[in-house]
Amino acid sequence: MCGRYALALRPSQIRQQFQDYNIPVDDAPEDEGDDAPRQSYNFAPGYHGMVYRVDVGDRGSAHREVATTATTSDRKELEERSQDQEADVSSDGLTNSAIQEPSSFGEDKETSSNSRPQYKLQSMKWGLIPFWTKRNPDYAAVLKTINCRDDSLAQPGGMWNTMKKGKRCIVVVEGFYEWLKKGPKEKVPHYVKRKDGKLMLLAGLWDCVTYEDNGQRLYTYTIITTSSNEQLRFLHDRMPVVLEPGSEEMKAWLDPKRHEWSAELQTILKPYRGELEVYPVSKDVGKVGNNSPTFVIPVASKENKLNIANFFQQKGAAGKVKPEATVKKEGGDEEKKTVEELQKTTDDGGMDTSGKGIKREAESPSPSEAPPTKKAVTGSVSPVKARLKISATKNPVRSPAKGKGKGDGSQKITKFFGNSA
DNA sequence: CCAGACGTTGTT
DNA sequence: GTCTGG
DNA sequence: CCAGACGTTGTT
DNA sequence: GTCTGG
Repeated sequence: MCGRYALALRPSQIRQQFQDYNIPVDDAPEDEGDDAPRQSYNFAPGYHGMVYRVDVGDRGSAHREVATTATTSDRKELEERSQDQEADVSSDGLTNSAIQEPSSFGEDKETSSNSRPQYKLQSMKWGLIPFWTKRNPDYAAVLKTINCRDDSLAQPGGMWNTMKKGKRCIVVVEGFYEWLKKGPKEKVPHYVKRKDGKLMLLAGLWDCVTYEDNGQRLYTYTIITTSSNEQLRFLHDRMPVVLEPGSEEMKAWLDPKRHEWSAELQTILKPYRGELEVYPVSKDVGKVGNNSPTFVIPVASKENKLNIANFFQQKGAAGKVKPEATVKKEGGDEEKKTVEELQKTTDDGGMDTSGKGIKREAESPSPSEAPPTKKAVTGSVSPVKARLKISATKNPVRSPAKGKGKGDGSQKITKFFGNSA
């Protein structure tokens, strides 16, 4: 599946890639700033990553987003959906109205920028938290939503029900890691990326939650998994759903008009058919917090420390490293220390590629909120088991008559992406 | 009616 | 939020 | 996802 | 083993 990946590019670089693929980007985070995603060769759950999705814009003015072919029922549903917490955060008041600069991206040979949806890159936190969640959930609970199985979307109801209809997205990665189990103890990390070198665009879902005690919006996402393709079967039985940049499938996946789950959408969630590159990498990627461009470099076999040492020597940062220190020995302790030294040296020396990958998340939503961690308790009381749970609103509302029926809304839309199906 | 789950992977 | 179980 | 911690009493 | 942190 997908529990760790690489995303070292800056937002502006990602945006450029999208434009190279002829994929429109109407908005994106700044390279520096609070809403910038983390850049890391060792990107882990809980980090803020890069998500691409339709930008619904503010509520109430949904009309302007409706394509000319839209029916009145489409219009109605658009407005219904717009109450789902989806006000634009990126708008500091200026946004709305006329800011649609159609200039920046690819060929806007058409003046169609008024009739197509707006798309944006956005920083969100990995590990989906549904909008109805009341309090900051348990860490373990969040871990269980870093992925979403394709077959669980095929079933009606469930946790994903609202998101699969209206909050589909693309998760942008350069490649992902998978640990091959060679024994009960030994795991060898492998890196998986596209052979053609393009960004890997993963099918995902997103949501936005506001906890009771804190008015902040928190955007989160999950990555959809499916069966592995033939190429990855030796590694693992699951893999993320990889979409072709600019393809009709990608367009359909993001299409806001498709506001019901359908066989077509389900069909998109299939094992990747294209060519991948798969190879073992440094075991150091296993330790979260380590971050090095060497993590995406192939490693000869089990002895990967040597490659790392070579890399650092290239950078001129590891002059003091003795060659023999990198040789694998029985004393695991000693060699670990050596690697730490290596990496520490690099951090100080400033490796341009890692850049702000060292940046830490500023997670505290508000200074007033107590940390969710366990508190020290006096006396002989056993450790607190204050399990923070996701609790739903228990709300005495009668179930509204479901606005059911109606067509699939599979209207034809004006073209945006370069077609490459 | 209310209370509680709602999720994934991997290992057994 | 929606659905299930009691 | 993996790696790493997992504890107490008493004194300052 | 279970839980936390990244």
